[in-house]
Amino acid sequence: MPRRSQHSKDELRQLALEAVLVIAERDGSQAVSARKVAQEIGYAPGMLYYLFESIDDLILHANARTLASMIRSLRTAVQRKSPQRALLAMARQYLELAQHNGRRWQLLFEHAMRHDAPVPDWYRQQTDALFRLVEEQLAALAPEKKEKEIQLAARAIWSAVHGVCLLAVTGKLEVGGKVPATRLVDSLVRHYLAGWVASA
Amino acid sequence: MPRRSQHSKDELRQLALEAVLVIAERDGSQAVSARKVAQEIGYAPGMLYYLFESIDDLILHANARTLASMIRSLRTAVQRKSPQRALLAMARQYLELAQHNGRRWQLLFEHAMRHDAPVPDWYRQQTDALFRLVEEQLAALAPEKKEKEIQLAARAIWSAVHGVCLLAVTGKLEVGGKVPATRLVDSLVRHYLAGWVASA
DNA sequence: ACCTGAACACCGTTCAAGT
DNA sequence: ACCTGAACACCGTTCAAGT
Repeated sequence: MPRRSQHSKDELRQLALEAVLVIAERDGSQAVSARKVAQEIGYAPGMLYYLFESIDDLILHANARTLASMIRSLRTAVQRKSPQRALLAMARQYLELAQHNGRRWQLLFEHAMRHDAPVPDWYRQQTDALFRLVEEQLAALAPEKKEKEIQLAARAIWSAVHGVCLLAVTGKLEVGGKVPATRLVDSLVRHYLAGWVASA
Repeated sequence: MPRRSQHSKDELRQLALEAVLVIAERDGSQAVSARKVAQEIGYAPGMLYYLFESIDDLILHANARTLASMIRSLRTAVQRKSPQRALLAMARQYLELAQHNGRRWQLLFEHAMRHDAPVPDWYRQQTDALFRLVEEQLAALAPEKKEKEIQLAARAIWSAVHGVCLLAVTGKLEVGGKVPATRLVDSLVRHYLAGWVASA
């Protein structure tokens, strides 16, 4: 019946995205649903399909925000440090984000695995921006390496850091000794870089 | 109304677990549901709650099977190889499993992230068995290292391998060049080990 | 003891209908 | 153009009731 139009389409979109993150942080990432998002912003569930293609599309856009703020955070971690120290700082900061913003982070990587559907291009460009930050430091660290080698190493090391953060946050790494996650990240970055730089 | 009792409780449990994996492989990991599992084995949905605590408990048990077969597969990959070659072979085999049994693997790691509930002990022991395989090889590689160091390195390297496999399988690593995932795994294991062994 | 069938409180998504 | 409300086809889970 109604026709509210209090907000523009884009304002509504922003409200919905905000609501996704609020719900994820408040009630857990599993609690995010189209119906709850709609309720949170005071609209009927069907309205969301006028803003987004699907609930997956909605969550993906919300995750893009999280990703963007993560990239900003990593960028500031670099500062004017040497390449090695910058990479170490980035990895630590990534872990810090994973541990501190746990639920937002969970929404990001949980959802990434849903469906076999390929990730849309606009989203891929965001993740590529993250790899580029790593590539920059690797190139500064080893200027003699070819671009291909830099790309490969950036993907190897960052996937590795991601894996450590993932298993650490989901509590799958503790054993009797309870190794602190930051030690794992440090060990990984330090030794991989040492081996990589030394290699022909 | 009925009381069938054609199968023992344990037989029924095995049937249900089998059904979970069949559905995951046939229809995708997202398609696994209590109702579908019940239908697959020809029972009413409610019956499953007489066998398992919840759908999560059911899937966790099915995943334990996948994990066990993965561990067996990694064990055979070791053979009589040198520690370095054994670790490389294990990592490659892990990637191979991830790529070949994609949907089973997806069910395993998707589900691992659901809920904040801690993973039960009987499941943790399974994952620990995997780390122990890695620790064995690291201990053989560097007998002078302390046990603590071995444990830390095993978790670091295996989380890293896991991360590479995860992002590779979910297609988040390709860029223009399309780096083959096995190169990433190789680079990671080789360089990390080189750096680790060389470190004091 | 073993299992059903119906019920409850949820989902995502579509779409005719109202302004 | 913008949004609702109801409907459809799904969920997980519980539990009285039947044998």
